[in-house]
Amino acid sequence: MALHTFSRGSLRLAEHVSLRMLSEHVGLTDGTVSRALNDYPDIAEKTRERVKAAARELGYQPNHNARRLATGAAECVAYVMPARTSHASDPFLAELLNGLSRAMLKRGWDLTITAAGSIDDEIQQIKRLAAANRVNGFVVSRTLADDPRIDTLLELGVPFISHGRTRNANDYAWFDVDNRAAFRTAFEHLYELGHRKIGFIGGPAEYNFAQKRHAGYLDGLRAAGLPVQNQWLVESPLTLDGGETAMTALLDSAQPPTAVLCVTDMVAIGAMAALRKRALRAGRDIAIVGYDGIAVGDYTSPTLTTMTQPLIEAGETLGSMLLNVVDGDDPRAHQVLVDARLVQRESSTGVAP
Amino acid sequence: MALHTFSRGSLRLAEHVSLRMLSEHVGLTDGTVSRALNDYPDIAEKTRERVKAAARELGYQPNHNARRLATGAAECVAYVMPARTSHASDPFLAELLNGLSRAMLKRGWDLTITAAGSIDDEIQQIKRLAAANRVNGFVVSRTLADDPRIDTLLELGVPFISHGRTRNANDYAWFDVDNRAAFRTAFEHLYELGHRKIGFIGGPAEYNFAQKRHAGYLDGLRAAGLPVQNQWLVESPLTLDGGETAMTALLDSAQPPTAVLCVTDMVAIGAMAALRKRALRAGRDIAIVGYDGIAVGDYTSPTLTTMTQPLIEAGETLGSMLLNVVDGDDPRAHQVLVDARLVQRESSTGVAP
DNA sequence: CTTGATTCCGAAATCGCTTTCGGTACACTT
DNA sequence: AAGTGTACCGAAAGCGATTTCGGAATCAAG
Repeated sequence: MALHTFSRGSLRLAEHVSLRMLSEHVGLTDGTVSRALNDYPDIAEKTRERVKAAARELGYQPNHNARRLATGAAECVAYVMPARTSHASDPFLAELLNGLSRAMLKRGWDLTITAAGSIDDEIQQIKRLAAANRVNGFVVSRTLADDPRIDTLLELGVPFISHGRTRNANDYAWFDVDNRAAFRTAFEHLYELGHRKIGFIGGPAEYNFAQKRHAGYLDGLRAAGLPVQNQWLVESPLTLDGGETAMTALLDSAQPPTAVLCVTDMVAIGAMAALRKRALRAGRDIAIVGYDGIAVGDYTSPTLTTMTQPLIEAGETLGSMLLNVVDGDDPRAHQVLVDARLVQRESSTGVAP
Repeated sequence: MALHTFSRGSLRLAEHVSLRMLSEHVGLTDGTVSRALNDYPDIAEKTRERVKAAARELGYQPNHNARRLATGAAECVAYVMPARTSHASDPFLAELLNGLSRAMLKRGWDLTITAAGSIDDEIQQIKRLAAANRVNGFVVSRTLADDPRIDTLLELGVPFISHGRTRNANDYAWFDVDNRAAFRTAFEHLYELGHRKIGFIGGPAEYNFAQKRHAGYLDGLRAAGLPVQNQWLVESPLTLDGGETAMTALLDSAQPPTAVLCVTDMVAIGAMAALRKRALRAGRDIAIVGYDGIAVGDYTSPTLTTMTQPLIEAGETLGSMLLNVVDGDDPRAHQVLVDARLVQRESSTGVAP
């Protein structure tokens, strides 16, 4: 109690040096000091140095609220956490946020995040943050094929960047992986191993990446001259349990596939569990390929063949792209597509020699 | 380009209604309108209603920067992401952030996050955010036994809450799991299964939870009247690879243990991989118990026995606890300890009948 | 030595909201 | 009817920065 009162009271008054204090200290007016600190050309070099030195010495930190009010810039971007975010649904959230934050830090900006319970909620959050001029830009991820968030942002005219595309991906800035090519690659991997009965466990169709991965699978079929077999096409939520259920359904079909592409690693791990329960083994009886390249994939039994994305720096890339857009760059000049890479492991090739 | 210019220019001027516009609209002064909206007692009930109705109608949103400047309150708390945060090191980051955000949203506050490369970096971030009066409170997690962040925050007198305790856990607010009791429970589970040679793969000793889990293991030994065998004690980073390496070391010891407690599920999964490479099977040849209750634990082969925490709502709990502290509550009145629960699976009990 | 152009800094307005301080207008006492 | 409250709202001073404008020096040019 006493502790807290102390904390709010004396400390701030004692430690916080305002622009006024600084200006009195150097014997100039606050306006002049402000211009000196912000490198205005109408300040003599000598006084500029003097002011900056004093600022350093006194540990001057401009009050951000005051500055933001005066400039009208929020110096802040927002990340709206997708509804029902969990580690299972977004295995790279930590890396994403880390990178975003680093990019913002370089400029001294803030990153605020806000949760949403539903996609409508996300819209509300976006409007709320945009309305009060609290943020200069947004980051959206886990895009849907038709994403109302993107529509809202475009309508509002707020700068933003998207991690993943939508159906209309021309008019805004985005960073995405070529999911379609990735799944075609994965398909070809299985085809080259000799598989001809190749199934696909897809994700919820509203996700754009799910559609693209599906399309990649179909590309593979077509290129191989194989017909589309609906019995080998299953849709699953992006969970372990979903993968298990979907795989079980495939196994129960009249003529089960000999290989299955899974929309995510989590789904793939679930699928492998389904195999075990039937006393089957991935990579020997049925080949399994996932997508994401999550760490545990190398520690499952058998280890999981997967498509991995170069996402180590994705967060920081996204962040600096967003800053460019906020600065006025044409969003369409910031559209980056990267390729995923196949990582062969036991679940498709069998136990390594 | 054109798009962006539009976005920054006309929109804000057109859509943003300020307090002044609102007050002119209702024919009152801005001060009066402000008091009406903030439920000051010196405003007639009728006018208050009228003002609020008009505010709703015009979609008035107070400019947060202005309000914060005027009130001196940041209406914002910060979460400093631990150094080297990844999904592997913190499997519940998404849930934590989600809950925190929800708690803040209830009050209309913001949650800003900032990354740090090292613990010193974290200190810098804390000081930076606290100095410019940008946040009213902090959330720290992954606490060390001697945590300089906690020291800094106590010194600064800034309200904060900690997810996990430190050595001196008396003077601040925290939320933690009884790690020591959890590992004693886990130990007893193995003991009751008949194991007498029980090893322990611990985490980096600087983490408080790692020390506590170690202590719980020692408690178990003592209660069982078993001696401490240093050859069965290994320390590992909190990674899959670390777990594998540590387990391999245990297997290579003169007399390997018949059961091993692992500091986290990730380490446990790594350990199980080590067993597989020796053609051993967890739950049959050697019992393995993890900690965290991550989802994949139920989908590994064999499935992983673990201690699980009721952390679904932890984020929101942490958030509201922090708000209470910010409001002036005695931090010591907000110290919550919860118990973990044993989830028996195949890695300790063998394949289920 | 005056005029005109530069430098460089002070003064003051502004951003949008909060909050204190008075001051009407009206109802209430006696 | 005069005096004392009370309810309600206007006026104005901040909060701590930024930014425009103007004016006093200083300098160059005629």
